[in-house]
Amino acid sequence: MCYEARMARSKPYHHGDLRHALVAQALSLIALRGVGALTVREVARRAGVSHAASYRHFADRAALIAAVAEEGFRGMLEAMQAARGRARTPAAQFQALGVAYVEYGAAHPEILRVMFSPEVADKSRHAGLKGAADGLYEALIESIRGGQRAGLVAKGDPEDLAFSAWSLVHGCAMLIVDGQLAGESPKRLAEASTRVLFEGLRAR
Amino acid sequence: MCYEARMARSKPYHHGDLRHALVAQALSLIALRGVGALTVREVARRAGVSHAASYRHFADRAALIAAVAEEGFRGMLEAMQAARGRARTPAAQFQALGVAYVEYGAAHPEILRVMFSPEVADKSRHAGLKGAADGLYEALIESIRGGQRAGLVAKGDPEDLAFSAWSLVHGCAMLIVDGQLAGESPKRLAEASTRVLFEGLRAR
DNA sequence: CACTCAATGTTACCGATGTCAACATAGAGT
DNA sequence: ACTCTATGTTGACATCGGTAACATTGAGTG
Repeated sequence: MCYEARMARSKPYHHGDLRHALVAQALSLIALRGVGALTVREVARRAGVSHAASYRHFADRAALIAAVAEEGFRGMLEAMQAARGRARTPAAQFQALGVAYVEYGAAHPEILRVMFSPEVADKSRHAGLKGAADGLYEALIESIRGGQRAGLVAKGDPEDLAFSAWSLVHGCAMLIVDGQLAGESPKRLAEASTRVLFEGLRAR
Repeated sequence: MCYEARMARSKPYHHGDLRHALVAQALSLIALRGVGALTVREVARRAGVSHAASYRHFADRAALIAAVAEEGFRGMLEAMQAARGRARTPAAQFQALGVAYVEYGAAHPEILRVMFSPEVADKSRHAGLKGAADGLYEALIESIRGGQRAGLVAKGDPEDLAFSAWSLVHGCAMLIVDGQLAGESPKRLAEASTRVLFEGLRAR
């Protein structure tokens, strides 16, 4: 297509902020039809751009997926912090964190899957992703430390305890997303599970 | 290739048990190079058969993956039952189940991923897979019921408690497989986590 | 202002893939 | 011996990820 024709449609040769546009389209595509449907070409199509343009911003399909996963980690961390903010007592805050994790996953199943999908399993190859994931883990450890300081959580290596906590909420979210418990309310399951967890971590 | 040439190589036109051969090749391919490397054509190639032959046994790529996942569920259940058999006290048996789950996952990371991969998330479309997955869940619930009968586990809806237990073990395995905790011994992590869980489920 | 250059898009192409349709072969039952 | 059905094979198609060569732009620089 020649320059004049393009201008006639008022479609500039340069997009302006293609990177963000691509991530946005990838996000909505994944949320809509799952990771499997995420195609470099389809994303480019939706952004109104040729398929090769993506490669100016992402090394390959995996890098694009990693960007989406990174968004997911950020969004989840935000949701968790917001939930903690709404809770009053330290104990409630602690549980709110876990429930928020599960609810976020249940609300955005495909995003959760991407966050832990094999395609981006090697997080060391995606610096941004690794940072976001580590941020979430740090928040969890910090919350365990807080619980210990408040005398709510038993003594012990905070990393070990955080790992247990993360395992539980993560597994809970994953099983719900995988439809292993169709029909149950995610919130109820999350609360039941975190209660067990809390009982296990409790200081005595 | 004509018939004579084939006979000269003593390669019969009909394979005999192609279905199993395909699953076996798929399994080893996945274990070796991950789900992403699982290609209908590559599997056929390794089984020494034309690329379209698979479609006489599997509706599509997803069905082949589902068959591998099913094997995974069966293998895991076996490993868990064996581990339970080796433990002496009811409490040890209970923990052994969970540790076996995590260890199986850590030992066969790619298989574990397939078992819960998005490609076969909709288990209702793969009857065999669903059966195998449900079998595992049933075993967990049964073990909770056993714990309750033995007075080891607190009263309450066994399904809820089993869900918590499964969540923890599942999350634990997934996080390990995703390299979220590089360098740690899976067994130690599993034991630490299941201890917390057990504390949480315990009858008081 | 004219010129250059780096960033960003585009088109054209490659090999590989999933899937289907049409054809070939083998073995089991009549 | 003949036929039928299950099982493999070949060949084709659209699509995909990825690369190379070319095009367009806007931001400096003289």
